[in-house]
Amino acid sequence: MKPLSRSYYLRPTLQIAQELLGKYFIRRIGKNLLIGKIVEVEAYRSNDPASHSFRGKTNRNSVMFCEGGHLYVYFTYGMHFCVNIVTGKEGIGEAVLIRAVEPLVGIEMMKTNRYGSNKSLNLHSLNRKSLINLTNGPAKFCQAFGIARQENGLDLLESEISITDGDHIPPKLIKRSSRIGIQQGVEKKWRFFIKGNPWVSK
DNA sequence: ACCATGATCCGCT
DNA sequence: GCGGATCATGGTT
Repeated sequence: MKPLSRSYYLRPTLQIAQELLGKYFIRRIGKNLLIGKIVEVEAYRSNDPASHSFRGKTNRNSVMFCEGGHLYVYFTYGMHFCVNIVTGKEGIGEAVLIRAVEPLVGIEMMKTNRYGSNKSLNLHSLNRKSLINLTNGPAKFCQAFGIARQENGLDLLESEISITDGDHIPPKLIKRSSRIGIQQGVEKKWRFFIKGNPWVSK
């Protein structure tokens, strides 16, 4: 499968956010492969008080102002990373936060990344609850896919991380709501998710 | 002081 | 099993 093209990421952010649902987020680590189906996202736009880009470019958010198709990874709450797909032309400062994926390939490595290599713990994590807990939140997804500071600024068109076409999601299954965990911009319904998918965060 | 979170604890069905 | 409160932990403004 070929990575989505540059022009894909240069379209309106709200449109990209919805269309990313069902796409495959792919990471190669050596000869290992991790694949997750995107099931929940949020759009963050310029002139959007909830967006990291709202107060202009800083050292932390500078990648958000790159050309669309790059990864913006940020550190939050003293211990977590979250990852966004930068959208739009260079200098705009918009992005789509990946909030949850459904794990498809590389589940053993995701378990190790989330729960460690302790064998008894991994056996315990075979149950359904632990499978869902792998990637049903933005920081959980990052941990499962080993995404941290090093991945900030990676280009989805020429790095070990890419996004490809995936499953077609019937429009009836795409729902929207307010974004999670913000204080400003609550009135904007810019969270999009696949209705009924077990990996959508609560 | 705040923060685009997650894990755990506690009281209740 | 649940839902709500609390805490862990450090970078940013």
